[in-house]
Amino acid sequence: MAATIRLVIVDDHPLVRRGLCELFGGEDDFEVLEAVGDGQQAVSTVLERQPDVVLMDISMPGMDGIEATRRLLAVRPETRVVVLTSFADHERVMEALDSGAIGYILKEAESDELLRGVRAAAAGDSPLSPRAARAVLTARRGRRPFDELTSRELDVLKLVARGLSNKQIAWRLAISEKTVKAHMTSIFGRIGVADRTQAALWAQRHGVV
Amino acid sequence: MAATIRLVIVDDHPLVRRGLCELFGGEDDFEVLEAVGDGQQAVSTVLERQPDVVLMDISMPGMDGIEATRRLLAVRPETRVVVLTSFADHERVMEALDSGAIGYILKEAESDELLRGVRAAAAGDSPLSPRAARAVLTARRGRRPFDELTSRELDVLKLVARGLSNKQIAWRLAISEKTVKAHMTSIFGRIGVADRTQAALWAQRHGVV
DNA sequence: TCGGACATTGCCCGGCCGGCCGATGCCTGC
DNA sequence: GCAGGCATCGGCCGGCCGGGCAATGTCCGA
Repeated sequence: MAATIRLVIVDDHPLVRRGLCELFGGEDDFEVLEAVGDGQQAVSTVLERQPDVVLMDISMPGMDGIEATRRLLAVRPETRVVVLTSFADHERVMEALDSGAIGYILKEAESDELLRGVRAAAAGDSPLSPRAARAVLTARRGRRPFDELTSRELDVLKLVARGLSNKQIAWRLAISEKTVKAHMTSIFGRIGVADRTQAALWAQRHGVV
Repeated sequence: MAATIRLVIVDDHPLVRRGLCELFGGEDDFEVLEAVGDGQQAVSTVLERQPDVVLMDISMPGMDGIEATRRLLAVRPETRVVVLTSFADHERVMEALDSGAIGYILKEAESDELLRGVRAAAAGDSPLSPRAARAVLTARRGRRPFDELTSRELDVLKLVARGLSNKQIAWRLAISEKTVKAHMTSIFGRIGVADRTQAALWAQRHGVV
């Protein structure tokens, strides 16, 4: 690792950007090229500055981090994207990694964990925060352990989380209302709630948009 | 303003703490005494270090910023607490100010707005982010325009947002189920939703814990 | 090939939800 | 004092929700 690690930071909060700039700017082996505030700028900045690693926030107004990661890797696949987000986005770990992010670090992480994670990413490893890693493992391992949702159930849950009734969901997915109810019953069991309202709240808390 | 402004920072995210430390540490007229991560530490640190201003995050695990502000002002009323939070906590502006916070700044704010705000607070003025200020004004002005919730409706909504049924809410508030339903109907009209699930989601999105 | 998970649907039914009409008592501002 | 908002309740009712029991076809891994 002769050269420094060239870094681009993407986060919509000026405060977080500053924190990250200071953190990495204070290390010898890092060079912060730029810190931008949205997905659009992220893509163009990466093309322009050619960083080794991009630290990418998930939840941003406009283009979110997942979409930005997708587009960015479409035009510059060798970029190592490390997703940076809060625990509330837990359910989007998979989505982010499926978009091509190499790793995942929680915002709640301590400074040294962040540094370790980005260094690992630069070296081609996958940094995964403990809690995130656990989510990935339980989702990937074996078949579904018997919790976690099927993709169809996720479809239904997303609509519940937008306040739709069974009838509306049925119409939207072009299936019968009875099928929706069947999925609902299954969802309740899997995520451990009693009714649609609790399910909707669960979904929103876990970042199922 | 001969002396520097002595500042204590309270936020559960190490990253945000660092950002704030760097921001204020780089200014001549500020002195960052300490940056802590939860409400408990906030109270004891303030007693020990006697700051002029406390920058207080609202949403934290354990004791939240509102409760911490209350306790802190109970033991040291001359402290100027500036609440620092994200737009999602919109509905808690009033609650925070009622707890005795002198002002309110959004995390999305730019650096100079933050500096201005804390300087204003130190001088005894009330910094209010534009969006927050608007919320305060619309809540204070006139009677209730005809939206906004009554305090009893808020009680009900909070329980809905925790996934309780009408029956459970009735029991919890020691009123009849019919009354709960009456409040529900009123709530739906005021916040513009169709059913309890949408109301619960609305509540969660607007920071009604 | 066979078991098992998944997606789909039907019928039935008790219970919860939300709306409509009406009623009472309490405050508060005009 | 009187209008108007608020909180509290009742009855009634149609419709939505969620559970139980049962069935079909598909797909995939052991």
